Amino acid sequence: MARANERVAGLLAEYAELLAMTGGDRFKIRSYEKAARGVGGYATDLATLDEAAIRKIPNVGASIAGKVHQAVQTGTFSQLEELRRQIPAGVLTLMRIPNLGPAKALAVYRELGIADIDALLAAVENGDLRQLKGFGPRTEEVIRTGIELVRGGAGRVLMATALDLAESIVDRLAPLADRCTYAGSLRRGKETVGDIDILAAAADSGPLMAAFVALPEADTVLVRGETKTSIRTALHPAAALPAAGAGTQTDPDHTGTGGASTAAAGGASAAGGLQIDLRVVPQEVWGAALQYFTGSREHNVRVRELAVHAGLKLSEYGLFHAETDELIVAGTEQEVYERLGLQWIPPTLREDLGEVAAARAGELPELVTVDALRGDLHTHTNLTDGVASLDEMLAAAAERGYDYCAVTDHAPELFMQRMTLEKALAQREQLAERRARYPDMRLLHGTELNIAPDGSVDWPEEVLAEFDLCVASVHSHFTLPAAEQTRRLIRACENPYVQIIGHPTGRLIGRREPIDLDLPAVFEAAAATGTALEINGGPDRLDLRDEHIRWAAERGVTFAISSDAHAVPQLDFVRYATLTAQRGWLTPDQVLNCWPYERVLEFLTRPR
DNA sequence: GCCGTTTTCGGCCCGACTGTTTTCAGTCG
Repeated sequence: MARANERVAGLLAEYAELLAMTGGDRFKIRSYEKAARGVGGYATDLATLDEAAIRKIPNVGASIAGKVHQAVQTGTFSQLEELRRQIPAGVLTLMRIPNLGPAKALAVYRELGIADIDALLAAVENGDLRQLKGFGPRTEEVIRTGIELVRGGAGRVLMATALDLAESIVDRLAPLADRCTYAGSLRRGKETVGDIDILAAAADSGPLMAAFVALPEADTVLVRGETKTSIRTALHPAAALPAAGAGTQTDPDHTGTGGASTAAAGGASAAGGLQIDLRVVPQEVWGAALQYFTGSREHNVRVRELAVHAGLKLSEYGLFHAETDELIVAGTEQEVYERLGLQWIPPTLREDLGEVAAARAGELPELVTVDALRGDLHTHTNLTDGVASLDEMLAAAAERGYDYCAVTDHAPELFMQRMTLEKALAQREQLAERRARYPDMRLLHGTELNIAPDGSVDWPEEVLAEFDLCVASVHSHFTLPAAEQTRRLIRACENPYVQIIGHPTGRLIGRREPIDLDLPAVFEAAAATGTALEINGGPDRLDLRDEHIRWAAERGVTFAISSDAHAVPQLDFVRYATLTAQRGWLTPDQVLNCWPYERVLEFLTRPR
């Protein structure tokens, strides 16, 4: 169930953006951004806190605590409403466009009255933009391509955002139904979804439909029917945040400013204007309907083909004899697949990418699950850009039942994090002191290194050798030519102290393209050197992505499913990474952090 | 607006890059 934290964090981030546009003091702006992160990353649900307790949240002082309290009670706070009156919500959406920040967004609004992306594109096309001071031909081009990038995910929202919303709605509808769940691309674990499909089984659809259109999320009712009703959520930046009950999205590159705000209004992360369909079917056809509405279309075509060849007919109403129209099965998905001679196919595989043939041969992989994870190998603390202390992170990891946990704060070359060797060594001491407190969880001292353009990383060899674990990631120079990027990553793989490559392509869904890479070459290097590739669970990263995981797996690569958590609730990000890993057909044996500690240790310490 | 075994006031993460400039503003990481 969604916590108040994410919603309020979104309001604070939105307020920070509006302040930035209206020329507020930059330190004040930063305070609200930091407070948003503190609130979103706070482990306790705000709804259970009084104002004094709210005051204890990191980066929340007396002033913001009052606003947070008001927001928890009323859903907003007065200063935010004041600014919302001055600047239309659409202006904030302009800031989704890369390289278009608060100053330029305000300029196009004030000078040209532009308050949405369509109008901005039109202004680019007819040359209006060029009249503006500070807008030259190059800026025009940057905005044009930026709009294309944002439009690439037109109307789509991040899986985490959709999952949070879908689960929350299912929770509220379930008491009125015999069964209720979400289906569609969300159930298949796709990284973004264009709409949410909710399926319910009930004898009488009336109460369900009534409750559905009465949801506070239902801004517009698009269709109102007996079996299908569609609503659309409000087009408001703070309508929802990513991170499915798991804290606000961290800054994309652990950078402090800018990130928290883009999480609120940014890219595919907001759920504003999202269509949600509710379909109600009789309990007897639940399985057939769920199979049908889960898709994908391509998968269903393949399965129905199989049915036709067997003299059968499959629809959302059941599996029938083609000739007699006699119903064979419809109650559960298992029965439907089984009667067609197939293993039950996990939703994350239903893309017509070979799963039907595999199911027929009884050769579906035993997919990795969240329960199979024994540890997390990429986490941060407030020593760098996390919002939780070492103790809070360790306690939360232990709470999850992990057998091991690596703390991997940033390294010095990411200058704004102000990491030093002294700080790293002090943290290692602290970690050593805590070992006795966690007899059932091994504590690994790691670091997240930065891969320089030439493929080198922070710190000399003798320092690297003393870490239990080195993750190495690209945090800069995203636009090098493919040959250079490829060489850069291969060199990182070849570094004997680097055991995991973090978020290998550096993409941010809807906001930044992946770096240009010869992926097969990198995968081969990773396999040859025994360097694991990360599946980063950050909702807007999911990097590596599904199809690339499969390519890499075919080449024998080992993977790490990581949260990259910068706050306690974000440890849950492994959920999204695991769905992505399933879409890459991974089994626990291919995932480093599904292994027992002894085997992980062997992997980390073997001579290379 | 927040925060403090380097400050209860005076700092705040800050350097690089790029495009539009002619000395800088905006944006990003």
